[in-house]
Amino acid sequence: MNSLVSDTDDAPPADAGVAPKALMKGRQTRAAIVDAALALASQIGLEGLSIGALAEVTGMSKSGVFAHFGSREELQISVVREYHAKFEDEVFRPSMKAPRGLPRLRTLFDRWLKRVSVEIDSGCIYISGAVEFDDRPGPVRDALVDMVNTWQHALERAIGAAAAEGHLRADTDARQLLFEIHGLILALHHDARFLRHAGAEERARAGFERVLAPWAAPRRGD
Amino acid sequence: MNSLVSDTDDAPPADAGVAPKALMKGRQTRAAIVDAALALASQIGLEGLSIGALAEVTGMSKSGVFAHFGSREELQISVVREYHAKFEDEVFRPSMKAPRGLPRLRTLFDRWLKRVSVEIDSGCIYISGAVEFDDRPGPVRDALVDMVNTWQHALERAIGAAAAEGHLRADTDARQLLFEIHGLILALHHDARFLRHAGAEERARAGFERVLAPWAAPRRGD
DNA sequence: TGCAAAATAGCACGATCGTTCGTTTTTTTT
DNA sequence: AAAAAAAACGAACGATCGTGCTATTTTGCA
Repeated sequence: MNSLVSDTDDAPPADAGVAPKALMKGRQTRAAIVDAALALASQIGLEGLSIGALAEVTGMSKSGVFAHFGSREELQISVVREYHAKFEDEVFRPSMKAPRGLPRLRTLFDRWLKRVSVEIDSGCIYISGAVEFDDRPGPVRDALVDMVNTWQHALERAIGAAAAEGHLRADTDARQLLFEIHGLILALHHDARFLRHAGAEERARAGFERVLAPWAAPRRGD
Repeated sequence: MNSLVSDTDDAPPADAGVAPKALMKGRQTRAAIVDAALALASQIGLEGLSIGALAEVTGMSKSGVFAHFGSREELQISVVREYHAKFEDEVFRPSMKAPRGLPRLRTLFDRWLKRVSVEIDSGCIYISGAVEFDDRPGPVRDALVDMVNTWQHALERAIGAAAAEGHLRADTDARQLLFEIHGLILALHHDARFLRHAGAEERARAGFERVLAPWAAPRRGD
């Protein structure tokens, strides 16, 4: 259970008990490789990742790259983990500074939306990975499912909090609302990245208000 | 402009002026190959299609398979066209028998939904293709965009018709409603195929009613 | 039944894939 | 500065990829 709140340990076996005095060279080149791999996977997908291409990009030898992971699968999983960490840093964690309840939910959606549409260079691994691995069992799929679930649970909690705060109806169906919000993000990803429609971002925002409306807390004073 | 109403000609150069008396053997084996390719691509994606695997499945030689298409790209495009034809037959065309307006729109959504979720063996090429080719220019992407656009335009017309019939508000924003409906289908695809959540289909149906509600025609008698 | 054409097979090519292994270089520790 | 450990390299492997050739088989028509 990777909690989206405790930091992920992105490291090889590494008994981790003894922290090496200075961080070893290996770690930082490994990080550089994962960075390049994430950029590459964002464009051509996790399945499109090739160690050869990665070696060329990083200026290393194939075997040099390979040695850091031991298998292609482990490389893919490392990329998924790296994306998860970035997602945490850029979407989840900053949103926690917004006031609990609806404002925080709005912030989460807003940052999520920007991650999917604006940052063209870094297409969402969660979305592309879900399609690539929906019929491909294995550890990579498992890692993906795990992290998507973590993210969805975080959102569900945020929705529940908005209801608890009285910003949404008390009987709000959090999973249903989450389903519809998720749909907006997916439609945005589709229209912006694939169809290259302008204005998809605005449609997603408008949709957000619309799917929120049925659950709006009954007006009491205003 | 492949109109989703005129039949698509899925054939090689074939001057087509002279129709062969009996349909040549080539066509039907070609059709068999495309069928197998569609099934294969539905599981591992259009990029995962390999001529070797296809040869094994059909019991032919690699070159025998290859000769029917001349290139892998042409094979992929043929698969996209085949899916388009099937989609027409199973989703679009039967829905045209429903009464024009909201009933027809409901039928379209219902059949679309079933195509995406129920028929597990045949995952939606439009959805997986969109993700695979969003950053991969070329003829395959062009064909995909073309056919997704065709389908979306058909849906947009159906929404417009529902408004014209007075089933929806006259000022219905068809593209916005389409965006939200599309999102429901994508969320369904994600939850049912990737996360393997039960009840996703029901969530999509509930969502459909919800996104429709804001555009419901103002009650006049009831 | 024979002939032309179409369909399929067989084989080989260059490229790239993930992976293994032994060597060499670089880094860290003593 | 020497010794030990970690990191990176280079070459090769078997497999598979798409594709091009030339036979061989199968088909459709006279």
